[in-house]
Amino acid sequence: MEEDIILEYSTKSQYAVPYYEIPFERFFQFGFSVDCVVFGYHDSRLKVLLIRRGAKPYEGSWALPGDLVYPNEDIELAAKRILQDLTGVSNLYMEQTKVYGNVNRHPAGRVITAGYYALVDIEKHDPHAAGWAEGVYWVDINDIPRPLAFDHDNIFDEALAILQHSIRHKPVGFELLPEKFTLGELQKLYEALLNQEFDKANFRKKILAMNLLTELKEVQKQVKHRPAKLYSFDLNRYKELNSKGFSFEL
Amino acid sequence: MEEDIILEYSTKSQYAVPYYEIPFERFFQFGFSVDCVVFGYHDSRLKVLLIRRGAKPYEGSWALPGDLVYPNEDIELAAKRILQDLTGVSNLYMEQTKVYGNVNRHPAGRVITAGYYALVDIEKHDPHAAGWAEGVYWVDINDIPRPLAFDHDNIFDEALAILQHSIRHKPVGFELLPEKFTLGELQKLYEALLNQEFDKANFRKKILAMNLLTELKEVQKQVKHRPAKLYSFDLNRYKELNSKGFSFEL
DNA sequence: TTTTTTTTGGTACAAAATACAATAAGTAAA
DNA sequence: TTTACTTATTGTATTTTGTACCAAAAAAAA
Repeated sequence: MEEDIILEYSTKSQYAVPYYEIPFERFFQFGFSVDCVVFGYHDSRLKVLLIRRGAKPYEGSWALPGDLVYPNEDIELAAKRILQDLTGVSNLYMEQTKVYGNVNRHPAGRVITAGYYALVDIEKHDPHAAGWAEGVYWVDINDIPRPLAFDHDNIFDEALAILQHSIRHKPVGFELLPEKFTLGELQKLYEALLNQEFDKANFRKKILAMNLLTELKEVQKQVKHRPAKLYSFDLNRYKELNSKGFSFEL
Repeated sequence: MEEDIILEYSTKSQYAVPYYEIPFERFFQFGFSVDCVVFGYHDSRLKVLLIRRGAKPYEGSWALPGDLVYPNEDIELAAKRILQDLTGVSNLYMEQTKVYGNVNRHPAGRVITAGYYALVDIEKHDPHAAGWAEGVYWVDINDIPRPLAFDHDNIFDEALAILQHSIRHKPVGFELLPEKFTLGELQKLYEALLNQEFDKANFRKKILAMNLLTELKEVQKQVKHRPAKLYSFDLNRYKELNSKGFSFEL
């Protein structure tokens, strides 16, 4: 092992004490929660699940669904539990966004929260699944009733930005669509999420060139024009290509 | 506001209770810490700051520098405090990576930790600044003495992956270099971080085409060949371009 | 059969990425 | 002073990729 430069122990900081020398009760006073930004897509519109709070603090306010983590619960599992209660689906695509830990972000005490974003095919999950408070609603992301409770405006904004970044660099868009979809539907999804138009012919070429879609033997039904072919996303092919250095781009 | 689909309140989950109805002492038992992955670059090598723990748990083990967050301390500030104690520099480039919250990740209790990565110009900071435990060392990232304490192997690996991603999409590489640098030095930095070679002429063209570097009137000194021009990174120009839709790409 | 709409395949051009050759500017040794 | 050597810098030719746009094909409905 190489050890080029040694920083000597010479701190004057009041904090430079090993953990174990400080009495536990002084530090183990944090609450920890998880807040979920659940995105869904329907009818060319990106939506997010919001709840209406039925209890203090912020009674009556709109908020992101979230909950305190139990002392014996992994935070990843807490996020899954919340999503399951909310949507009835247990294996959603889900990813951490950021941690929010300002001292005064929660009026009831020191609560640090981890943001998660999740992607749902709105058609697929059970709409009668569950919820907190007075109800759970799909809200168009352009019509969010601000301000949301706590620092949820901030948590939402950053989650959306992260989603918009992810969608260009990882094949996560498919999580928002049904199993079988047309290239036109995929394009509309991208246009809705990125607020940007694409050339139809070129979008199709780019996507197909990646070789991640399986062309099905089926076509659209009940449309009053030439029906489009249906495709499905091949996750295994993606994993294989990805391990060989391929990277998904827009 | 649009409210397409309403999820009715019908949960059977034992957890679906508003925060304020649950006794505080049951939930406010978490400790929260910050662990820093401090990257430095020297002599074409990427290094990371590790400490050697002088106390239990994991006494004698190598670990990432980190500390518990104080109940009245913002986590962002806690990270800054640790970096300041460690390097003597107060305004390092710093960014959150992820949160780690497995139930058993810390033997002393339920401690959730936020990972941060920071970038340092090794030449610039004061090597006698501070430290915990038995000492602080710059370690080549290819020679990390595994396993590190706690889940620090994991935290480090993910921080490195995030750095490798950031360096391609954001102009953070300059944080690892001195104020004034040559294009050759910049290229070597990229090659070291990404484990990949670049064509010298094309790398230069790509970087210069972005228009983010200021060509200085100075050249390299004390080299035994034709000295290269020195450049500096123009942060303001980047901000300006960025606000106009420009995005940095490798 | 015709109209309408959307899919699908193709082409022509511009821009960017890449490979590689040539020249310039310095040091160091003969 | 010359020559060899090393690295910086410029230039050019080629390939690849991105973009704009056109038109045929397919299906449904009138």
